Amino acid sequence: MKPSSDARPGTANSGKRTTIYDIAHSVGTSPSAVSAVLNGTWRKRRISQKLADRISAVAIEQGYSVNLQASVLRRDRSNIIGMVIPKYDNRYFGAIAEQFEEGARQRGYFPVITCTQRDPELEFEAARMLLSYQVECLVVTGATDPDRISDLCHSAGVKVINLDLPGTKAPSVISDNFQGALDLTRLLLRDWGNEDGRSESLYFVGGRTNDHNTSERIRGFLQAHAEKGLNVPQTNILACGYAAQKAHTSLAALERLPEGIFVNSTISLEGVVMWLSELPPERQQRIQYCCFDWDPFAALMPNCVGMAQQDVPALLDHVFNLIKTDLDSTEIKQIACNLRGQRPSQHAGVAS
Amino acid sequence: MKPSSDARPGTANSGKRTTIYDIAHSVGTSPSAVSAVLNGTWRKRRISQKLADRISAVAIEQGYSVNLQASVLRRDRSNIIGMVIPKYDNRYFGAIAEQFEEGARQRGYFPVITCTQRDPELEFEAARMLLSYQVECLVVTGATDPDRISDLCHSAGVKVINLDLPGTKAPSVISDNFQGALDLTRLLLRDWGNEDGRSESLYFVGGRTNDHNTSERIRGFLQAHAEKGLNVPQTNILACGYAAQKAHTSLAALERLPEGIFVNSTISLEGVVMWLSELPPERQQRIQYCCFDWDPFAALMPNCVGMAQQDVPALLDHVFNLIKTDLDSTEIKQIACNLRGQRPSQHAGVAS
DNA sequence: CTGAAAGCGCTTACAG
DNA sequence: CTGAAAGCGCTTACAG
Repeated sequence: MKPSSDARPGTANSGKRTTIYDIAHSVGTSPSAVSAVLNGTWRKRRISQKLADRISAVAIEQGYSVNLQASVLRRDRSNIIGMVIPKYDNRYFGAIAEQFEEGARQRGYFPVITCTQRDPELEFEAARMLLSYQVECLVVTGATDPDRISDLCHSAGVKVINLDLPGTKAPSVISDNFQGALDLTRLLLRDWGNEDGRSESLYFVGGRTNDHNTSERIRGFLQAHAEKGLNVPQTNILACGYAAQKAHTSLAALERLPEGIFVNSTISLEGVVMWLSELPPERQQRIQYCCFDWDPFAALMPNCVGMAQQDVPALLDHVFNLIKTDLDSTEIKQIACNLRGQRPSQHAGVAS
Repeated sequence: MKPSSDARPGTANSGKRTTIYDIAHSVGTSPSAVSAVLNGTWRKRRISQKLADRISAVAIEQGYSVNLQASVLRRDRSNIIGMVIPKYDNRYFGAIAEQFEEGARQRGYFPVITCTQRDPELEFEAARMLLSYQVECLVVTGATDPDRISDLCHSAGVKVINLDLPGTKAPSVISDNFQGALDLTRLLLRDWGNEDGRSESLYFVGGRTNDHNTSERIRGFLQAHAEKGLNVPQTNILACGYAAQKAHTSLAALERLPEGIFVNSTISLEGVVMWLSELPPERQQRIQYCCFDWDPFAALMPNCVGMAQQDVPALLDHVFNLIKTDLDSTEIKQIACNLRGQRPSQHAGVAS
């Protein structure tokens, strides 16, 4: 027998949280009945409406909330789905986190997101932690070593999906980086080529060449040049990492000013814009850029020719479909980006 | 007795996760010993080094990870701390979420954040959900009705702290909105007044007058005008809500163009910048603005006179101190903002 | 229409 | 040096 709680009805019971035993005791019924009423299965247990009402009333009165640790432990399913994400504080990952939570809740899951600061060790530890929380499925976003996490999940029998960066041991949903970069570079080359007959190529700034997304974007960048018969010298590819400062430093080290820049992310773009703002105004305005990523303010900067916005709703739609599906593939699904010009004709895309 | 697991060592055991019983069985010892070894209390239980090593090896081999639902259920403390936050996808809340997670992990907590889209019902439900997860403490960020959530937490015996927006039933940590707005308005009035002898006042755009932060900022805005002997007509306060579109519409409806605008958040600023970009260039450049919030790109826009950056590290420092402290006050702690001019002299503040 | 009982996986006194 | 046992709060067959 459980010790009877010393809670006074309608009052916080000193320290201890109300349990179904407390409620059963107050109402004068069994914990089983309370449990059935509280999670809606009481009809099929043919509990009387009257008893159900009494129980519900007391539960509210005592501020009862179920202990999910206990509930999840007992049930076979946890309903928890996890996400590992590198950052929150830019528009792209912020939108992913936000829409992942929303979509998860809509589908009856409890989402738990962990931010891992692009640290491979932290990514792995976070995944392990989420497994300890009995997630039913783990979405791994932008991970440095997704396959290691996939192995971990498989050995725990937990479904895993790669988002943004592909892996080889789980299905992946990523943006079409090649096509997006191709379109974006075409845009920049067109504007840039029209001014006069220069045959110099553009610069590519940011990211790392061994990162899948960066290398795909470089491929698109080169392809757009090839289409115009332009050859890009190796020295025009400044894959200097992701830090804003690195982009700034790399550009500042150039002997001649570039005329056009393909920026690999808004993080790098911060460095580029910083560098631009330090140039004399007459030089500033000659330098156009585009950016593979979306930021509403960056899009309205005077030198911005266009941005490639990753289609977060479509990416997540696919992720949720994969979660539902039981089939275990290692397919890579590519989602097209939205190309956005400097001045959107209407207010489309301004978040409200 | 537990049924012996049919896991083959080194292999995923079909579906079922490895438990301490499985490990005990493999090693030929008791679950208690396994538990003690796995959570580091084995020394004081005087378990032999040899047994401890065997257990650790098998745990790794079988890919064991503790079931935290079970562990938390049994222990008195959950180590989980929760946060309710309105948005991820802007710099301010993104930084709060990210640094909250980092700080929590550093201090040995497991952080769980829920994003509630500024929906009061969702805020309350999210808080209830986090209580069900046995959070030890709940940080409520920018909530519409923080006191309702405070009541809920108190009745569950869970500590609660308000961040960004103050409440009356729990300690609050907020930015010094009055002083920040005063400084920011002074900056705008100074630049703006120098051009010629206009005595017209500035416009205030965004937010809601019944929201504490907005009303404090309006107070600072008015005070800065009063210092200059300027009177602000009611019609210059466009507290039109938080949506970007609203700011856009309100400005578009004005009969005369404003000369200077105090923008209440980066969300509203998106609408303002949108509206600006649609004006003819010669009119655009006459309109200066400042913004209470920080965004690296917005700060570099040509018309931006200054931004007030909320001091996220300092805000969170205070929050974590309050979590440690047991004393239960309803004190409101105000944290100064950093005022940032249009062109930072160095690269300070560019996130890396 | 309803309750007693088992058990989810763990931790922690307690008893050797 | 180590194990048996109780119990965290719940859910769910099972037996009336």
